[in-house]
Amino acid sequence: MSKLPDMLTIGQVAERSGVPHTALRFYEERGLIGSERTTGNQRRYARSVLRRLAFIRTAQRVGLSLEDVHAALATLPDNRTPTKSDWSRLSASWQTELDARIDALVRLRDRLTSCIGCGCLSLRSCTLHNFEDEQAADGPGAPKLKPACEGGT
Amino acid sequence: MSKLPDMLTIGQVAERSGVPHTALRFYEERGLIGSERTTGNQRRYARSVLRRLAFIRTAQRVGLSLEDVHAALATLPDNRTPTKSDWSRLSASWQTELDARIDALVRLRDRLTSCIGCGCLSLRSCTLHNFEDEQAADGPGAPKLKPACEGGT
DNA sequence: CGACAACCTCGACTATGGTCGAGGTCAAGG
DNA sequence: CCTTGACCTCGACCATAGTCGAGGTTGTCG
Repeated sequence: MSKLPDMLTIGQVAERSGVPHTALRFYEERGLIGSERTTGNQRRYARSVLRRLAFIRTAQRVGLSLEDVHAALATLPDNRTPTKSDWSRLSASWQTELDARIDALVRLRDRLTSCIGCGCLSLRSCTLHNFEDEQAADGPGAPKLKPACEGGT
Repeated sequence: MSKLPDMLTIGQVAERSGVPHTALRFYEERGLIGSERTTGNQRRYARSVLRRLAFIRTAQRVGLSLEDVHAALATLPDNRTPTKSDWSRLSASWQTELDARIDALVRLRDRLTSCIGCGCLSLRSCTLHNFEDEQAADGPGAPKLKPACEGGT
């Protein structure tokens, strides 16, 4: 029973988490995860990194950027291993985010439904295009579906 | 001669659509919109480009990539100006996309809710991370698909 | 006609989220 | 000891979705 798998190599973490080793180094560079080093300069990860990775990947699914995730992780205690309740707190904060995104999409869908009815896909008349929200600020793709279409029809 | 605003300059299109002129050229490069040229090589847009832009921007809101949009636009008739029903057909296809996204988010939220209860945010046991999709990278080693966290730790 | 705004192309650059390869090092088995 | 695979760093590169600036041309107004 020689070695407890107390610390994991990057390969082990990659395999167990499903996160490519390249991404692990990338996340470390971004300060999302940490590692210790052997005398030979190889990374060794605490098992808790798996949970952290779970958080990261799941947060990405929800649509958060790595920066957002970084900010969230920064609220974890440095001095001790995060507890379940620490994680629960963070996860709970996704709820809000998720709810908001769901809500925005639902509203978008509903507007779309009404617009299809009238075939009015027009820049000037269709409410879909006239959210007076930040047109310039809405970035590439989906990442931040802002509280988009709150201007009621 | 009162020129009818039959054809629009890039600046006019940018102003009326809210799409920056840089993006207009970018979209043209990607084949999303087209333009004619004056003898002096300046772009002139048909008014219908505004509707096309409406489609593009709205599709992006829905979360589609420009490539997706390109594919959708490719189904429009080349030989005639798209009718309302052409647009309606395309817009209707967003519904599916939107529904799918909403559904995915709702499921994610529901899983999250149950997982918060047990605090099990774990790579191996939590359904959140075993979400049906992007696991082509599934390692042969660790069986990642487990029932759910409700039964686990 | 002359000025000046608007337009043109093309390449470089931004940001995000990574991947890939070269060249070199570490660790464990035979 | 020696081989081999896993690991190291660093810089280049990919895709997406654009933006920005330089340097040159066009078009419209007075």
